This record gives sequence, C-alpha cells and structure tokens, in this order.
Amino acid sequence: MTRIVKEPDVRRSEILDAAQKFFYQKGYEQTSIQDIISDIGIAKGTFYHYFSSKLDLLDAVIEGMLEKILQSLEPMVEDGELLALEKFERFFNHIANWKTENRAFFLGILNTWYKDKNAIFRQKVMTASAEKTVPALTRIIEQGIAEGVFATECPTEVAEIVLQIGQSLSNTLAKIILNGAQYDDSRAVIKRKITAYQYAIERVLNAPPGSVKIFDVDLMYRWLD
Amino acid sequence: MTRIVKEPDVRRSEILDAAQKFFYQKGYEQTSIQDIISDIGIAKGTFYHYFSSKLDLLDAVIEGMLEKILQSLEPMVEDGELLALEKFERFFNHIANWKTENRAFFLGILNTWYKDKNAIFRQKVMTASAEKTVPALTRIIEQGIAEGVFATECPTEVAEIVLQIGQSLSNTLAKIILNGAQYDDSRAVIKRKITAYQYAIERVLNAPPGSVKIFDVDLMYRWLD
DNA sequence: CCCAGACTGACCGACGGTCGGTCAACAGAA
DNA sequence: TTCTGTTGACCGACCGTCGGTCAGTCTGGG
Repeated sequence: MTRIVKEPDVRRSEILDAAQKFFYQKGYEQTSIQDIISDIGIAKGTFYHYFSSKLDLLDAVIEGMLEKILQSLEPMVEDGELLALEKFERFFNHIANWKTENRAFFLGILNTWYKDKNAIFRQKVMTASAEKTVPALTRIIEQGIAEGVFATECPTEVAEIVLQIGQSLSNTLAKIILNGAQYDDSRAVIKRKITAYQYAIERVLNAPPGSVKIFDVDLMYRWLD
Repeated sequence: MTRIVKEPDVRRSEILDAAQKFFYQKGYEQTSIQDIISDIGIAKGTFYHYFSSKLDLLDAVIEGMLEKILQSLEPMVEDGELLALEKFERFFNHIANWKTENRAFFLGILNTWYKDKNAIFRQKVMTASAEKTVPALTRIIEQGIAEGVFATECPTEVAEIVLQIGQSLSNTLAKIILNGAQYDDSRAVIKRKITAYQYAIERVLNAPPGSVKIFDVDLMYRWLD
C-alpha cells in the first residue's frame, strides 16, 4: 500500500480523534484497534509506534477530554469578583449546560456509556475527572469559608465528597432517563433525587439552607423524551 | 476423557466457587474460562451449559457473594431492641470486621482489585452491594428519624448517599494502604479522611455532632504494614 | 428401551500485541 | 554536489489467547 508520512503530532491527533469518536459510539471494549486504524488508514504497527497499548490510548483520550473542560473552567474559578456560591453554582452548571448543548450527542452516548462492558472507560473518566477537579473545587470551598457561607476543617475532603455526590446523582439521573419511557412518575423521581442530593451537598458544606442551587430540575425534565 | 456426571446444583456450585477463587486471585478479566474449567476438570461446553456467558457468570458470582453478607446482616437490622445509632454503627462495622478477620486474604486481593483491568468486577460489586443494601439502611434511618436522632424527608436517597460516601472512603483508604509504605504521614492522612468522611455522613443524616461513630481509626492503622 | 439433558472437545473468528523489515528525510563527510 | 550512514515513521504478516459454538456422545430415571 502507498506509504503516507505525516507530522507525528498530526498522526497522534488523528489516532486520538478517531479513538474518541469510536469510544463514544461503541464504547471502549467494543472498539477494536482495527476499527481505529481502518478508519484513518494506518497499519497496526503504526498505532503501536504511538501508543504502547490500548489502555495507554484510553488514558491519553481521557486526558485530552478533561484538559478541554478544565481549561474552560479555570478563568471562572480564578475570577476575583464572583462569590463562592456563584462559582459553586457555575461550576456544576458548566458541565450540565455542556451536556445539554450537545443533547443529541449525549443521548446517543448514554446507552453505550452504561453498558457493562464499558465499565473501564466510565470508571476511568469518573475518577480522573474527580481527581483533576478536586483542587479547583477546594479553592472555591476555601473562598466560601472565608466568606462565611461554608464551614469545614477539611475543604479537600469535602470537595471529594461533594463531587462524589454529584457524580452519583448524575448516574442516578442518567439511568432514570434511560428507562424513562417506562414510567410515568419519572418527573417526580427526578425532582426528589435532585432535591435530596442537592440538600445533602448543602449539609456537607454546612451551607445555609437553600443557598446551594446546583442542579436545574426543569433542565433535567427536558431530557425525558 | 472419562465422563463424570454430577448433580446440576453441585456442578454449578463448583463452577461458581472456582470462579470466585480466580476472580479474587487474578481479577475478572485476567481469569479465562479455561482457567476455571481446567481447575475443576470440565469441558468448555459444560461451562456454557450452566452459564450463557462470562458476564453471566460474573453476575452469579457477585449475587452469591452479596447474599451471604446480607443474610448475616438481616437479623441485626430487624432487632427490636437496638437503637438506630447502634444499628448504624454495627452495619458498617460488620463489613470492616469481616475484612479485618480475613486480613491476609484481603491484602492479597487489594492489588488485584484496583487494577485497571478489573474495573468491571469492582464496579459491579460496588453498585450491586449498594442496591442490595439501600433498603436495609433506609429502614435503619427511618428508625433513627422516629427516635429523633436523624432528620430527613428522603430516607432512601440519604441511604444512597451515605453508602456512596462510605464506599468512597473505602476506596480512598484502600489506595492509601496500597501506597502506604511510601509515605510517613499515612496515619495522619487516614485519620483526616476518616474524620472528614464520617462527619459528612453525620451532616447528611442531620445527626447530633459526634453521634455517628462508624469507622475505627485504630483498626485502619493496623492495615499499614 | 428411550430420551432429556449433562457432558465433551474440536473448532471458529476476533482481538491485542509483536516483529522484521521498508523507505524517505536528513546530516555530514568527501 | 554527491555519496553514505542514521533515524524514526510506517507497514502488514503473523502469533497466542480468548470467548463462544456446535455436532455429537453418554447415561440415569421413567
């Protein structure tokens, strides 16, 4: 076959982009390296010239995904004008909005995402995003303590727990949406879950009752179709 | 080869037991069906006579694991004498003690358990144990509300969150133990994590400060060797 | 005697990963 | 300028392993 040489950075990005596409489409396990190299037209050996293993590729893909989100989050966290509660709200809304903007895309992903076989991908993304996000959230919490709206002696640990609760809520809601068509009371369930989880976050932060408004119930309703 | 016929239940248990053994030893992904059938001396076809797939086997193994624990937990939950706070404490200590009793066994598992490749197993056990445990914990929380020590309008959701925080703490501690030898301040970190996570659970339950004593710091120290 | 169903193991396709080798670009010596 | 050695991007046949299939064999209870 004709031999095509490209800049290593370009090649690497090609592989990464194709991989990300397939991981979203079919999940990590279900995507074969053959899928990726056929798609962009390179040989098996070329792939292994850039990545030492399939797991290595997965790590690189996830790193790339998170880098984008973190960069878009950073200026808001560093903003000197915003109050901690506002930052806290935007922090979570940022992700929710991003998901909503790519609604069709995410609905397509949802099924793949929660397949048993996709556990590695799901789990890696969750722990990686938690790890990468904790420092920023910790700073927001510390600011909140200084402003007197939060109260904790362990901001980092509270950040970990808050993120955990948030992820847990996301998972719960996602599963409701997946089975949503089956039940009439989906709306009620969603509302109760959001209220309860949000309240729990408030409690963990020792924030004044009703001060934490992180999740938009109406926004979530719109996913039920 | 000589043909050996056994009672279906016996055969099934044989497979289940061997599978569990290997899953603990090598993890789910790293265990091949060949490993299992070689160990107990049956043919490939026999395996697929009892289980439709490797994933089906995994589900069965996990179900078996959880059934044992839940059964040993049930009488305590139903006990009419115990206070909710006592039940709550025992609920979590039961698991911690079980792990401590099988210390050597668990230390051996730890490495396997947190391997990337073992994500499916880990994740399935965690979600399954959460799902199976929520009802019992919900009842304890409801009892606590009746006794005036807890306060929530959504006991089930709080149960979910509490378990989530507990699992999160377990994971954090396990990772500290795994890398424990590297750091001097492991003890301090463990203490801070336990304190913070336990306090968070207290807050979520709206329990009186210091009333929830779920995790034993000294017990955890002993894992550092 | 017969047959449901427990049991067998050769076989299959797909997959992750390896390896010997090709070839263009380039640097520096002649 | 021309020759030559080195580098590293690229190629694809090949390998071992794995989950899963299937046509067929054996056997105990009715």
